Amino acid sequence: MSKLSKSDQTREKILTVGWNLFQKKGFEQSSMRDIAQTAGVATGAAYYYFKRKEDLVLELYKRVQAECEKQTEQVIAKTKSFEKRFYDVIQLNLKQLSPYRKLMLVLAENSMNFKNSVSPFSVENKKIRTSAIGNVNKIIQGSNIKVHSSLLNILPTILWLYEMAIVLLWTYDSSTHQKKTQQFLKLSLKLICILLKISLLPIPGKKGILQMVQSITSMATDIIQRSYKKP
Amino acid sequence: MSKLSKSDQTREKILTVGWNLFQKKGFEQSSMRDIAQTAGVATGAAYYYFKRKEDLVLELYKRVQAECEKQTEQVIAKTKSFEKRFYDVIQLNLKQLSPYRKLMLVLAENSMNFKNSVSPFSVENKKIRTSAIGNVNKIIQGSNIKVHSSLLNILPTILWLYEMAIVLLWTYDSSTHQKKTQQFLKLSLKLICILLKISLLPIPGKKGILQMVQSITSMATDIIQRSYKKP
DNA sequence: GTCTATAACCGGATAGAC
DNA sequence: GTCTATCCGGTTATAGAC
Repeated sequence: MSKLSKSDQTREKILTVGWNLFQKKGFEQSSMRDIAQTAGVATGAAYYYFKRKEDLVLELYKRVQAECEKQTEQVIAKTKSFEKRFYDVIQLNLKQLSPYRKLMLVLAENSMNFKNSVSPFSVENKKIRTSAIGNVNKIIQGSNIKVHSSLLNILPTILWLYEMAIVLLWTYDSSTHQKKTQQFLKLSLKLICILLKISLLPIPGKKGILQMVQSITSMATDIIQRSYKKP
Repeated sequence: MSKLSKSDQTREKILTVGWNLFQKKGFEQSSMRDIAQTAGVATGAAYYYFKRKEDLVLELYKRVQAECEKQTEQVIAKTKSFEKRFYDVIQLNLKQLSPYRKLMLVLAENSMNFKNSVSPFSVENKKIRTSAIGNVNKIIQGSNIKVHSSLLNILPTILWLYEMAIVLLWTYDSSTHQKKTQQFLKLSLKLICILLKISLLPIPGKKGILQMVQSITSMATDIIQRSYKKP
């Protein structure tokens, strides 16, 4: 059962060959002609399945993210501690991506180019993004987290942005097993949780800080939402 | 006096024509053939002066930054307040860049691609970077700033990274006169100054936070230093 | 309609003649 | 220093095969 159709077989062949070449020679250095030829099809065929070279990478990212979200359920079931949940989910994400860390550089390098479909913040990735933010929301729901009311709405977005920052940092991190990112993750996540707790206490200047957090979050979502295709 | 040589005239011609076209039609949409033809030279001639299309943008960025640093002296002379000094220097930077904000998008979009010469973090920009960090150091020297000793060495780098973040945010900011960035700048700079003051006080968890700041700064400089050319 | 193959287009970049 | 001719690779158009 679940034999792949000939079409799907070709598609998969192109994908795996592409990923392989990208990993081996780098993204820019692998031409579509190369990929098609190695996969035993014509250039046109490769373009029939994937409109742009970048879509080969995008497909990989999509699959990994889908797999990640499936496994989130189990992480949530284990504990009510928000810090533990979020930490485990981020680790899950990194683990799933780890075989392709070098390839993820393509996403990272183009991350700030929202017009480029391969950026995690592009329109093409909107679905993944919405889903990922929903995922963070699931982590929050039913956890022990308590925050200032003004943060409630934007919290999933903020935390997702933080998660993305960690993933991008990890992508560039050349220390063995990315231990520097691991260290930073532990320290920074703890700090975030402390700050969220503090957000409930009366503190001088609290208003200004909350205002700042809101303004930067709104700018970030603005910019991302505005992300448009190449003209 | 100071008549430009014929060679320099051609160079300048290509530059201005390029900048014009970029502003009018966008960077990707303006081909080198276009630029060369409009400037009245052959494609090869344009490439004789600028190895890559991106170098046309880079040259603009270099010139603006050089002009900025010249004017820093005057800002420093006006006050000893670190907050005021740094604020004014950032404003100076934004003002100088403002005629080319759209063009600066090319830098911003490629900022995370350190292999791309147009990224503010590329090897090609190392000189500008070192100089800019030195500039921040000048602002610190003789100001009223006081910070925890463990931050002293890395402070110029941290603050320069913050400055870059503001410039990049500003580049994307489509609110009128980039007032959203302006608002965020005021709030965040004030917060930074407060945090620097606090860094001198005994506070629970201070060690962890300082450690975190150091670890992320060292990662950032690592990654940037490692920035290499396209293979 | 689903897929494949070939040729062509476009633009960044280079080589080498003058 | 300037030009022409050329390469190279992403992408598209097109013509057909199944």
